[in-house]
Amino acid sequence: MSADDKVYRLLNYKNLLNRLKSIGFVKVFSDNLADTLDISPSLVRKDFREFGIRGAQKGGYTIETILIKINEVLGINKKNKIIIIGTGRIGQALMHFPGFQKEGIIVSAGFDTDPEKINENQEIPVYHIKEMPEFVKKSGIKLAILAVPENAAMGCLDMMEQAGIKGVLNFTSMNLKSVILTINNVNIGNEIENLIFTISKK
Amino acid sequence: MSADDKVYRLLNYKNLLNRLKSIGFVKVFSDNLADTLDISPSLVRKDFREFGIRGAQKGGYTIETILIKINEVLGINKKNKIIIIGTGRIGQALMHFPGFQKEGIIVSAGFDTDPEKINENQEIPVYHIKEMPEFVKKSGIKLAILAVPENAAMGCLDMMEQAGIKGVLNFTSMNLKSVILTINNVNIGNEIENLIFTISKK
DNA sequence: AAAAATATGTTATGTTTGTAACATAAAATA
DNA sequence: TATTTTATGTTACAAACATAACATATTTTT
Repeated sequence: MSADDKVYRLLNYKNLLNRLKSIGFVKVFSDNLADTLDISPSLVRKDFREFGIRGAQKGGYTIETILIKINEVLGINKKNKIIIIGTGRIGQALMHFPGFQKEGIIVSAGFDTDPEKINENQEIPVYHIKEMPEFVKKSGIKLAILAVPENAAMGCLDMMEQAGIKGVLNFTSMNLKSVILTINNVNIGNEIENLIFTISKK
Repeated sequence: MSADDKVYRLLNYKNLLNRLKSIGFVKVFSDNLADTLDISPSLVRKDFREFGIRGAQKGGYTIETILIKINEVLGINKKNKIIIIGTGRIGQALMHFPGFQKEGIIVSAGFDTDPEKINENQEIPVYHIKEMPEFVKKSGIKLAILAVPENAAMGCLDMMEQAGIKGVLNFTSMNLKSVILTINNVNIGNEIENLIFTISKK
């Protein structure tokens, strides 16, 4: 959790700058960003310098310039298609997550084993999981969100590796690991427990 | 993201050890944990030593001993009640999140502004948001999950601060910050984008 | 019973990372 | 036009952190 701390910081810059832009701001100072994001101004400047973003010695940085550069660095200009494996409550919620559209992320399909959940005739179709590998190859899918019950997680991971998926966002409480594909674990239970620990310490 | 990296590591130990215990394991070596969690064996030993967990010079560590100590350190032996603010798709999913029960986390109520969502006669009642402060005080709630639309986030934060909430798990795409209460931001969009960046780099 | 093997306990090291501080340049002001 | 102010650009520093390596102790083997 250290090499991509910087990536998260960039994403925070991006989100904040988009917000500032949308309310009409054009320029921004390192102090503004630092205050809001709880980091030091020097770190902001250092980050920007690393990506060749230069500001005016007194006038701060131009928001649009930073945004273009950050998107360039992150390489998130093109659309990205994802699938969602497991269409329970969490899976369903993520299928309609409002934040995705905004970032050019398109949920192409859901997959499940439960016949009740399967329905090919809706905005985002839900297929049986056994059709996943073919769908992935046909549609060139590289990303999946895993939202199945804990005991199904490992099996799904195997399937995804076989199917040629490159990256998985794992909402399962299993801490998954793979040498073939990249996994990003989001453990909601851990997040709550971490919070409990933090407030109990105070 | 460095002071509580250790807390997350402890939680990972805990989850893994509970799993090992449930399949009948009694002892564990630092190597086992290190391999699965992608860290070095020395770090595992160092962590354990810090909490006074001692193993046998050849026989490894006793799982039960570690678990007792970790729970002691984390202070998560008692039940914790939480509320969920915003009962849209994400909020609903979290109300029934299976991982909570297991960890002694009880969802006491949901809150919303939409009259359609409000229903006091169900397993987990959903009240109007304006009743939140009183409910919090009456029930001694310290924790909240925030799952409202982005534009409502700030207003809710104010309310929670006033009501005496101590910790918030924020699923909004707004990066929230407060000097009064502790906030843990979970930005799903950022998690996906970070994943996209990682796989595009390879 | 002695020796070898193995896993813990501990220390030292190197790297990473964020911040503080300073130098620089541009703009505003007098 | 000279001076002052202000925010960037850059360097040096300090702290945190994980790993490697080594020392120690216990068990197993011969």
